[in-house]
Amino acid sequence: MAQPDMLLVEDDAALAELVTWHFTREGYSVRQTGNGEEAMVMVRERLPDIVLLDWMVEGLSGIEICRQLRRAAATANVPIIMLTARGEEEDRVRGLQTGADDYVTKPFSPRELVARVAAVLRRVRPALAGAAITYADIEMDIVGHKVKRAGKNVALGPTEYRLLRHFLEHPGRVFSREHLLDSVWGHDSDNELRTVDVHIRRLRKAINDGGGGDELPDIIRTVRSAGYSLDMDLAG
Amino acid sequence: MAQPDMLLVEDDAALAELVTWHFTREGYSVRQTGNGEEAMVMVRERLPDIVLLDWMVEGLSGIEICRQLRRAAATANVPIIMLTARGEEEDRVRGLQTGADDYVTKPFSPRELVARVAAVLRRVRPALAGAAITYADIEMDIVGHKVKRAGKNVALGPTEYRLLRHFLEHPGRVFSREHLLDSVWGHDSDNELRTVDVHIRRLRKAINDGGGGDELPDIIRTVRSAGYSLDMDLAG
DNA sequence: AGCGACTGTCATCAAACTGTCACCAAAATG
DNA sequence: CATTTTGGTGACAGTTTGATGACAGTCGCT
Repeated sequence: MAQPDMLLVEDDAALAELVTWHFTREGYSVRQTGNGEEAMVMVRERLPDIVLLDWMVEGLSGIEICRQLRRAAATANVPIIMLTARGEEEDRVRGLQTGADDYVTKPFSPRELVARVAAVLRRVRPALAGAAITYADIEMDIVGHKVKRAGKNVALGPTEYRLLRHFLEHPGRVFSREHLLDSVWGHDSDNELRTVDVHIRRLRKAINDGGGGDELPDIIRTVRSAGYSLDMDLAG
Repeated sequence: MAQPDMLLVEDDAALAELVTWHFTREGYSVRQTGNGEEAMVMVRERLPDIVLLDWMVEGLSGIEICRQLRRAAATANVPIIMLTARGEEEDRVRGLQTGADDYVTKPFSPRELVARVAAVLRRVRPALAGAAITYADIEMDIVGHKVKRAGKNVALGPTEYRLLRHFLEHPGRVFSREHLLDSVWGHDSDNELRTVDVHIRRLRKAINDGGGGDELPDIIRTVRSAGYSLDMDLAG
């Protein structure tokens, strides 16, 4: 999930556009509405990774949306950030008690809002905020020890995992077998150089197999007489 | 842990007393210091459940304390709320990026601060705020010490309960046996690593058995050579 | 003391993972 | 084109790792 999915519930069109622009630029996918009931529909359509919620919207009030989201098991863990007018302390307290994860006071600077959202995401879904490494259509969730290719989970053995991680941390770079033995197996490893080949094969097999016998493009490039590299560029 | 343990780092004596008074009244146990280095010592003495951190304190600056806490594995997950003077937006953004969980702008109302702290605790350590924790079809009622899977009550021994609770507080994350022994059994435990396996099995048996011999999907994932995690995502 | 629930450790079994080889295919080399 | 070099592949035996069932010790309660 390289692109966090944000739902923005805000009826001030100008503000909504500003916020949308900023988060789109940050790599978020943003859906927006100014109506509370519509917001609930959109949540059901697709579960957002985070909800920005204006306190005063038509249809359902912010507090009501918040409560409904928290009540349903499916949406209970979706982080919510409230947007409140300045000084409405009552509302803020009530909002936090209702289950909002954070609030931001208008007027806010876009930069601050972005930092806030990132902070909440980092906490709730580390994979969405830096604890994950991404390259092309590969995604590695470090804390969860999980790997996805084109959205599908990929099962890797420990060594293949470490190998892929090494590549992901230096994408595009070519590594010799010696170097890989050193950094993936450990400085004291006295394995055959060809052992690397075998694990490269295993990694390829695991990561290029798209489920039903399909073949995804090979993302590991063999550089003759030099080594291997992670590379999505097929021609070239 | 009915009584959350708070560390207050604030050098304005009057303010410190005010805050202490309020949180004590709310049932917190509050330790206080006005010096940054002393704060680090106090953290090491006993791990607080939450840190309130004035941005400007003697000894070590707030940002430095924050960074040091985040760096050490033992303290990386302790929630931190910064107290900043009004309008220092730069600092706030920087603070959030450094890893603070939230900030409150002076002057603040005690009531708001209490709500903020409660919100952060609810998020990071739901157990301390009395709420229930939910993940997939598992439900843990902290105050009632009860667990449900798919709506049905599940009987757990004390250790299995703590183990599951730890997983629920960090869903999706992989924990090594060492880490689990540390955080579920206690820092001073000198048990065999394999003890964890056994309790994982007991937890699995209890939680995957759907009553009449039915088998619910295993929600605990074994990650070879790494540890275990709570994970509902079977295919992907 | 007796009972029952809970714990920690072991020995054993099964499965997953690893490293090496021999052999084949492809690419360079002359 | 023949030869040499380099990488791909399938098989295999050894090793590591996790799952499991059994068992004895501990604790709290009656």
